[in-house]
Amino acid sequence: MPRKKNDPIQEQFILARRNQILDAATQVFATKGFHRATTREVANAAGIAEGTIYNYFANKTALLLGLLNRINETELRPQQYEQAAHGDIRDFLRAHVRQRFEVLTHLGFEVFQVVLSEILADSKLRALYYQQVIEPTFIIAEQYFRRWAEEGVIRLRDPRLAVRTIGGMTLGLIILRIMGDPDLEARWHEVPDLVVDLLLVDVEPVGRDGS
Amino acid sequence: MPRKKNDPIQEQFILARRNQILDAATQVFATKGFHRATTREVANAAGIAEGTIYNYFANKTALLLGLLNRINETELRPQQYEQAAHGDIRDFLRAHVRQRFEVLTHLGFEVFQVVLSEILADSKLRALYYQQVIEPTFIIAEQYFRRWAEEGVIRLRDPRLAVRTIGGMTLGLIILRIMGDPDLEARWHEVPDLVVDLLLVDVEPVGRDGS
Amino acid sequence: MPRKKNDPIQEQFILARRNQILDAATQVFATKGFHRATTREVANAAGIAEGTIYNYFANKTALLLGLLNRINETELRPQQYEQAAHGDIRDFLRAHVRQRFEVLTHLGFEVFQVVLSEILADSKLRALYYQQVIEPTFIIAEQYFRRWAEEGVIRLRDPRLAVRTIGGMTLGLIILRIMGDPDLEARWHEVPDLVVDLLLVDVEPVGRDGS
Amino acid sequence: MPRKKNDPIQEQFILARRNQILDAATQVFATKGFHRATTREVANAAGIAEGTIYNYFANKTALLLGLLNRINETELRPQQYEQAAHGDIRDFLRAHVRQRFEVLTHLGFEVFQVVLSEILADSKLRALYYQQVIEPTFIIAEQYFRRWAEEGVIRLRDPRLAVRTIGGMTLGLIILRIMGDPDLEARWHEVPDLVVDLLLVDVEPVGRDGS
DNA sequence: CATGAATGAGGATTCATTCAT
DNA sequence: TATGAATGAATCCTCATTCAT
Repeated sequence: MPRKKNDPIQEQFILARRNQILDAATQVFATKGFHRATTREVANAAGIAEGTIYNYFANKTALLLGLLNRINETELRPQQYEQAAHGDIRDFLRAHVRQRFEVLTHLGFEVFQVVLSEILADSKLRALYYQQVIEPTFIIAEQYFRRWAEEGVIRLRDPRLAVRTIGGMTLGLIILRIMGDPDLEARWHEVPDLVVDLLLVDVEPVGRDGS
Repeated sequence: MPRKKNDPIQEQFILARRNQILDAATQVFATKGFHRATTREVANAAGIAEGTIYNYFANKTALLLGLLNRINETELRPQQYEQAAHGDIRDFLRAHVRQRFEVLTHLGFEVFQVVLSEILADSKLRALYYQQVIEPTFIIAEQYFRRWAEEGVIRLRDPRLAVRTIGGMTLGLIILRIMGDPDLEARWHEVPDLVVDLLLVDVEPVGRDGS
Repeated sequence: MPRKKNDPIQEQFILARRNQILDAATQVFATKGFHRATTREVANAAGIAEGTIYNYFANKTALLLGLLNRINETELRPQQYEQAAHGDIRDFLRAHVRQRFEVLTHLGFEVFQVVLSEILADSKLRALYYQQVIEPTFIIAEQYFRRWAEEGVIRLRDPRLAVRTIGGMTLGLIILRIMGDPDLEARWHEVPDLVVDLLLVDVEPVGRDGS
Repeated sequence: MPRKKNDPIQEQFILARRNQILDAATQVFATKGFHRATTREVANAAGIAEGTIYNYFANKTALLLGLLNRINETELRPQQYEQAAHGDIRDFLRAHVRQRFEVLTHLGFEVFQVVLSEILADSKLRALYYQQVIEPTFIIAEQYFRRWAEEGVIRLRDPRLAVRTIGGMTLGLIILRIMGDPDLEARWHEVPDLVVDLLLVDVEPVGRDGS
């Protein structure tokens, strides 16, 4: 592990190397699965020696945690919900969900494939992911839903389950796409709006059929 | 492998033994993950010797395929859609989806957890599962949606994506529950109706706001 | 193991079953090698159940010893050397060696292939085979050679090595044939006389070019 | 497997390690037989870890092929037959055969014991050995015999079978010695000349008793 | 005696991890 | 820091052998 502290150039280098390894790990894990993939394959894919991995990660599992952290950082990047009150809520949500999907596309489905697989296999990782990613997202989303409901923008019956339904739908669609569904692959750009439409029907925006 | 052919009692015995092993495998795999679990642990859980497993399954992977087949058999059991025309479509669908969820509960979430995890990790298994379970289900569902649309029972915009959205939602909710979401666990009995409601909003039953 | 003692019909049956198993073992062992062959394969080849083998042989190794005993019985069947003195020694030896080769052909090369292979691999079996088959043969042959020499039929320089040379030649030719040499296979019937000719040259029959 | 290419020192090291392992394998296989010997025993005998074997050989069978290749290299090393024309053919052949026997002694009987045993057990290895070692040797020997016959040095009846007889004799004597024959062991140094004498009798050098 | 399912010891092989260079 | 050879624990699987039916 690097020792010189606070050398910004060193830091940059280390970070770059870590990312280089994580990129390689993502590809290899996505292709062969975490357990079937060997550290040698990851090293080869990264163009480095096997031992070098251990200068940047404590062990193989740490590679997985590294991927999970990448998702964390990207997913939980604070969003600007402030403008929610202004303008049409449907437009706002469309923009918001589209952005999330773009982030997803940017990260690559492979990362999710790899992380989800291990999450389902490992109860500790499962708990970790739920606490670090899922739950915070749900809490934030719930807050906004409640606020909108209080502000009378939407009529909301059950924010708890609503949020989980939306989240589940997103998650499920991602998995179906990972599984190779050709329709979802071809029309993936339509999916965000589809989700929002269903979402808004569910939450029944006030005034839709009102007046 | 047992050889005496066409002895129905023998067949029953073999089937029972196979199920005994698959039950044990489900528990062990769900707890430790497929790869971290050892055949010895499965044997211990089943109360048999390690070698006995190999009298009934070719290898460890075959255990996984055995679990997948169990899902196949249960999931693809032909349903009685015939009554669809009669009575209220909402009631029919509610009953249908509820039944599917009961089947799921009966199979146990562990099976899905195990199978899904490996499906995400193994591209061959992924293709197999998609072709054997997902696609057939989608095709059947699409047919019914189209028929209902033709019969004027519902107004349907996009059966392809609609079916995938519903399927994805179901899948995603299952995964969120597997991940330990306490709300979904506590109110799992409400979920089927929730799904149907969203589903029916999407497909817009004719005459909902009509008259 | 059979218990009724001295029942000749039983004995015959037991013997037949043993031979049935040994025949199967010979074929299977010759094809796959002793260690690679499984008792299940032997049982299948013999058309019996795996367990039945153990009613007639203590274990897998005993099958090998059974094959070795078969060779013993056939090889060491007392020969009629008595006529040696009378008639031409070359004719006598030709007849004798031809008979040995016929015995060999009758037993089948497979048996030798199997037994020799294990003999080379296992020092205990090696010693056993040497003491039970090779050495007695050599001793008998030596005796005859010496007697012939004393009787003035042949002029013999070194009976010890001569006998070993002849024996080695026979053994080596068998092995070359087992290895699939096409010439030896095609002209195997010429081989006995060839051996005898070399043999007689070596021992230099008195009067060959004498007087 | 070591990868740095074209580093001659590295190459030497790798070769040395391979030989170290093959030497250990020879001893262990000769003592317990190929199948009864474990890779652990080979590793212990070589003074390395079990896994290290697999850095140099693909699997246990590859160790055997390594031994066979050693024989190949030594056996097929081009010999200097050129001097054949000059000098006495008997002297030349004596020198030649003696040299072959010395090579054999140098390689060690154990290697032959091990390789021959498996050759007899495995039809693929058998074919390989015949094609790579036996047949080439026979072809070369035949060529020399024919040339000598044409040059009138010897009178040759049947080069094909003659060569096989000589080869078989050599092979058989080796096996008898491996089997522990005390006479052959004690007088092994006499054996080459013995073989040559028989050989030359068979091919009947022109002018032996001629004129 | 015949059967063949159950057994479990044994062994080849893999691969994450270490560490001397 | 980078390397990659060495390590050896861990595990899937085979198969000779047993024994209840």
